[in-house]
Amino acid sequence: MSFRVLLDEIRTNLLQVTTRLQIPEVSFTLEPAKSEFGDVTCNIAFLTSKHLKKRPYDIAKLISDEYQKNLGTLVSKVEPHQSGYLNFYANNAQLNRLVINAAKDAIYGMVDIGKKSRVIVEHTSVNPNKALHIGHVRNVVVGDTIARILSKANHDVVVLNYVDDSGLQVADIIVGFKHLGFSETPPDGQKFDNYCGDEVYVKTTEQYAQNKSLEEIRNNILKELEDGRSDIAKFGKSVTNRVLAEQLKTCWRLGAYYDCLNFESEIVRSHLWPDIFEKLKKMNLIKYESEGKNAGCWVILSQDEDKVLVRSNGTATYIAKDIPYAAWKLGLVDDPFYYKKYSVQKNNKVLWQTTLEENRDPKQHFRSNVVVTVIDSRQARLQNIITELISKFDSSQKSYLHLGYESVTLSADTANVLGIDTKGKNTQMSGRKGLYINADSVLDMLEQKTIDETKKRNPDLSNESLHEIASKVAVATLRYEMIKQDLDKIITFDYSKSLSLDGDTAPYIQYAYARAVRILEKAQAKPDFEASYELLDSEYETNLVKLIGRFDLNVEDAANNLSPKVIAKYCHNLAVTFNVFYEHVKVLDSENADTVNARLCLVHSFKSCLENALNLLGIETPSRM
RNA sequence: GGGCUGGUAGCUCAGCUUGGACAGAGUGCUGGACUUCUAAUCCAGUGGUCAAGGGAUCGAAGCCCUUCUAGCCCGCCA
Repeated sequence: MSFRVLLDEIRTNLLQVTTRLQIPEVSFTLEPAKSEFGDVTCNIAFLTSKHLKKRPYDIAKLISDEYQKNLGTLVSKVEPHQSGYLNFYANNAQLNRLVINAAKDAIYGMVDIGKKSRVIVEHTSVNPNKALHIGHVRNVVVGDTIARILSKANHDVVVLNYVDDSGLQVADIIVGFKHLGFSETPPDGQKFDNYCGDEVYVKTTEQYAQNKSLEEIRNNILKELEDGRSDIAKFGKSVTNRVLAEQLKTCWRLGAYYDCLNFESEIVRSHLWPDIFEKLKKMNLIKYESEGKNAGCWVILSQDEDKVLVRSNGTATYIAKDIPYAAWKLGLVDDPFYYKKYSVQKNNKVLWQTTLEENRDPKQHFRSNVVVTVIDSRQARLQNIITELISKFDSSQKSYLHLGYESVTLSADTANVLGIDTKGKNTQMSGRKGLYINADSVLDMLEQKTIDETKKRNPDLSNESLHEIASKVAVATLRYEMIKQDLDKIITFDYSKSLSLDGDTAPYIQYAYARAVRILEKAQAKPDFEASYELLDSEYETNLVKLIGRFDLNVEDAANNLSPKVIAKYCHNLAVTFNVFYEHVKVLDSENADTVNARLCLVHSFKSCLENALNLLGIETPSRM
């Protein structure tokens, strides 16, 4: 129960009023108002103005006079505004009680959009030949946040991570290990994924320019990888598994968790592709080209340019691996996989992996009618082709959705630090060239910065507490930077600007939380929720209550639009409103015991609501910092 | 050449889906507030022909069209 109750009450009463006044039915909107215009605002007068041949203000006046006769329980005043809006003022005491009591509950903010229906969210899907850089982090964080938001909207969410362990990039590092003499053990202390990406991959790809014979070696390795039985394939599997294990450490450090790892090598080796291939032929969705530039190839018939699916030498292209996977996710083909436990994650969820070998672990069901795939928007064209093909392949309720996002680039200054002169322009990162910022290194820097700051304010804290706080703040800062803006905005990473802890950042929000915790700690008694809520009557208090009350409206918005930033903005807004309250209202020094208690209730509900909302962003809440 | 996405304050961005009340934050800059529930904070000031032009509308940052501009994508690579 929340602000929504107020909206519902007004809608019901307004409908009665308009019926009585014989105002035609129109689909008016009721929405939270800016504070100087009451609490809820309605545009009905604009919509009916033409039909009634009256000025909007006169209609608003008419309606408000009628509404005023019977205000209901949650409204204290209705007013027409000169502009034509109809403004409603809440009965604060009633609303305070309602919101503050609701917000302390853990399920607060839940909205039932999903009705428990399943949604697959696939994200991360980093090639297992390198460590995560900050571009990958955007994918992980967007995907993980979307998964959390959809769960809050009562979807049954399954999170998949696709491991492309049979691609060219893996072949590259095998060339490095087997033909260029790179040691299989990284130098002391270096993570294996860093070593593979920074050393083996970068230096091996450098060699191709000078040594053309290496490319042929690589192509042979690629073929052996796809076959799966060779020694090279086994070696590849062991290397990619080692890289994957290290990548997952970074993902878990970021607070992202998964349900299942899907390996491309297994999709390739299953019968999925030949099955789909035959079906596509029968349905005339693909075509064999006997002449032209694609002679000898099977191509996808698309509104766009035709896309080669099977090369003239009979091998499948990249997109031909994605189609069976998409079909598998949507349950359009029989499931050829067995499942085994990969590990139990920090959040106590089991992480499964696919396997083609029969085993004793129970069969899992990780498929769904709705699939959201998080991939950067550079791949939009290919993803559209897949979406189009799937919709022709199965015209039922299946929905394959590409959630795209813009890339993370480096500022000119930061590129300079890495030794590249970009002439003052931002630049795309490149794994191949070694031009990227490692994710763990950013977290390490943020942790160090946080430790320095926290020590200044809390000299008495133990080392252990300091590190725990630093970890929470560092992860939060990076995650927040990755989702606070829209998905279609390029993020420019800059060492000095992106590591800030002031202003519109996660630490600002976490700091508000810590302040609330301290008030509750220092209070003489726990809040008693049978409180005198009418005492919370300053704008600092009522503004905070009303914002807390809007949590579920924001969850709904974020879930419907797959927009994580909505929740980020909400959390920031909540923190701002609390900080203003904090500076102007002294909770523990209030005039009398009843006021202290009422305010403690508010602080408690704020804390609970913020924790709840931050949880959707994968941001944890330190009680001191 | 074709396709996708962006262009709002010096800088980074909200607002656009669902048109309506003086276009909002952060940051920067100028000044102010810690013997007080943590100043990672707060308060005040500064700063905008909403890229340009046209159109439909009583009304446009928002909708439609055109243009300019920036980025990305257009391989029998993945």
